[in-house]
Amino acid sequence: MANYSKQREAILNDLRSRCDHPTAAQVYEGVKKVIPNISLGTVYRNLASLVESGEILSVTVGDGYEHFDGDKSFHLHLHCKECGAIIDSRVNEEKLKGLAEFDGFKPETSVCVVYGLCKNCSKQ
Amino acid sequence: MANYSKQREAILNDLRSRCDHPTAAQVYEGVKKVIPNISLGTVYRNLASLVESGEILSVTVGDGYEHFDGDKSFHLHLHCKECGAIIDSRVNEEKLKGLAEFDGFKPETSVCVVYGLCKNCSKQ
DNA sequence: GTAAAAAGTAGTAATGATTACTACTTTCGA
DNA sequence: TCGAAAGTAGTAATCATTACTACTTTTTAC
Repeated sequence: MANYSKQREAILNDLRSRCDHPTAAQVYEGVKKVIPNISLGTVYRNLASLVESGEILSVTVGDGYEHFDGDKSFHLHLHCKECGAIIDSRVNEEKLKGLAEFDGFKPETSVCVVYGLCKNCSKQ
Repeated sequence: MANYSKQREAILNDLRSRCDHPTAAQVYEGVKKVIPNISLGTVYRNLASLVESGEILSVTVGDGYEHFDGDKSFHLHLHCKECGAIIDSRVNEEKLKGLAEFDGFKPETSVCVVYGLCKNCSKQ
């Protein structure tokens, strides 16, 4: 396997075992439980290369951090303006087809973020 | 009008007169032609408050910059991995309805980014 | 109209997420 | 088994963005 290292494997495992959308720093905290002296730079480098190779997705919601998602299936990210939560929302992929005009553009992956208020924050 | 200043107006004008998705620094360059001694901090502050008030949209594609969009109508952003271009793609809004499960979440705006290769870059 | 309060600005300094760098270690094909 | 290639830890540097301060403009109340 190319690009193998136990650090890279631990990073991918940590990300896949989560159901949230952690930042690099949060992955770092998680992986430290397995590899205590792992370097933050190693986490950043591996996350970037995992995004590059298409094994994980990068999600930016405009909160100043890059978030990562081990779930590559098509779904929306609901971002609560109030509490900052990022919630997954299933999408009917069949309905999605033919939705947009691509005109020569070759789509590979997509990340959609819907901004609003989550159930808790909107009930105030 | 609340929050009025000629700087804020010039920033909004600059953004609305563009058909691209500029960063704060690019808006700053544009507005300097009208107000030469405007401060970059002023541009950042006004862009943030225009996003906050819903007059413009913030688009993050993961290139390390925050981009701004004066067009609030629903559309996708096609982000070319190769040249970094951000291309608008019209969406059939009727088809979009009923696409996703929101479960109590109150959507306000949404920003969708599709990653891939633009026409020029995929023809290589 | 005018004066004080409120809000905004220019310019600069500070912040902090991310990236770059270097000496060292691990991986892997021959 | 060995050496090149690739990866890592730890630290320093980068740079988009934010915070701060003294000053200016806008707004409000009379």
